[in-house]
Amino acid sequence: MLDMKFVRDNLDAVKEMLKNRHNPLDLTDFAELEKKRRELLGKSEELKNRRNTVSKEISRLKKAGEDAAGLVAEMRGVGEEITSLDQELKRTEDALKDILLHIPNMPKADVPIGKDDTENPEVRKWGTPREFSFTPKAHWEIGENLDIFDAERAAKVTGARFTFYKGLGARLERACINFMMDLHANKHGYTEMLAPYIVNKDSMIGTGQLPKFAEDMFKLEGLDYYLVPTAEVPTTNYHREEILDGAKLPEYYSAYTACFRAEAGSAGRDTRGLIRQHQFNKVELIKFCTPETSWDELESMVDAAEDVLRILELPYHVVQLCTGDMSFTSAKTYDIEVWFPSQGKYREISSCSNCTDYQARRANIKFRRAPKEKPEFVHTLNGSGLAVGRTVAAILENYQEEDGSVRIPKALIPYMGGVEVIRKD
RNA sequence: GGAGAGGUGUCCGAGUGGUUUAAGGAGCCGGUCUUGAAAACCGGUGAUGCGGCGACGCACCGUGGGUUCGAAUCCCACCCUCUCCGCCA
Repeated sequence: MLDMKFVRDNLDAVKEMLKNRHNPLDLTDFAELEKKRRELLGKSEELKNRRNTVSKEISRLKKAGEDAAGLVAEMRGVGEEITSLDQELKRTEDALKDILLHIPNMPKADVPIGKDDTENPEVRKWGTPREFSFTPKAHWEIGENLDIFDAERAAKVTGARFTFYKGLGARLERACINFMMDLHANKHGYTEMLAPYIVNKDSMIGTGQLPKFAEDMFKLEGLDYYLVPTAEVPTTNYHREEILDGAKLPEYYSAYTACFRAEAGSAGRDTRGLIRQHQFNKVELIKFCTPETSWDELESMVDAAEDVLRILELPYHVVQLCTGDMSFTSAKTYDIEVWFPSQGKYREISSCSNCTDYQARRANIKFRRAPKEKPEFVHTLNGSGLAVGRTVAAILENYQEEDGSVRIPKALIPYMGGVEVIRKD
């Protein structure tokens, strides 16, 4: 959420930002509501001041055995007026809050303006896509041949966009999770977390999934509980409504969770394979830091995510998202895209964002530089380190052999119990 | 799921309608004393948000409503924690 005063004082810049993000939100009423809020608040507080003063006077009179009926009668009217002002004030504040919750974060000044993912500039490239002496197969085809995935039975058991992993396929997914968690904990300094897969509404508002993206979430019937779409939600909300010790920042957390997304509006896209599932595994990186360090922290977070691909020797490139493609809460985002030989292109496998103070303001997460100092909002960052299903898919495609077998990347062999190749038995 | 207890400032904890601008204690800061420290004593010390250029004002005792001239205190609903019982991985 943006600061209300910031929006008031920079209304044109905010409107310009909405245009650059291709967000149709209408801010016509904002200025008027904001002014109305202050007027109502001023009037209400003035009356409350009078009520407080007179109430003390009534107390004094009654103790002295004197008559206070006149004042009591007068205050009854004042009380009614306060009630009516406060109701109007609440309606106004609710309307303002609703607008604020629908305004996305301000992109950093250097974020390129563009309409969609076709306008994301490439930042750097690592590795060279392998030359195949045969036509590389898609990962779902490899997986079916090796009998390590079963989408058909998953469709029976649940529905579309779910998968069973089987045998060494399941083992490979788990190996990737463990490898990533170990790497981030041991090499990159992240504190490992195992978080709830279900969160409440306040958490979903805190990180920006609600109220705007309700249709993308799975909600538990009859409860204000939601399945997490990413570990960013429970892990960032871990510190909701807290004032952190500035001396302990930055704080790094890594969390593996299954992630659940309704994928409303993506019908027909990536219907086969592991790319787009209603349930998928992801290792997420989260940082809480001071405002002056967050841009550097973003760079080192991306590097930690890239490190996974470098060690797995999977070719990738990094793109910076333009204004039209950037997520709601982000001020600056890098996507890491890994090479998929069957598609002949790079596909997203990680998204790393600096949300600056946007989530911190929604979730009320602050820090104090030193005792007695005024609390300030932290900056929050999140990034995939990495999407696990897509990593498995990329391994299958990049490490496939002509005979249908798949070699296991060196770093994963210990996590596979020594298995070096998955082949049809 | 059933029964009970409870949620008050950094912490413990008192407070059942009106100087509560929340008692008392711990902690913390300063001082006296001391070679130094401890102890003792004296003094100081709640936090956060909102409005205002500011003096200042308003709000905040789990959350949201209500009663009242006035609510930490009374009423209603909800949330959370703990204990016991039941069930259970």
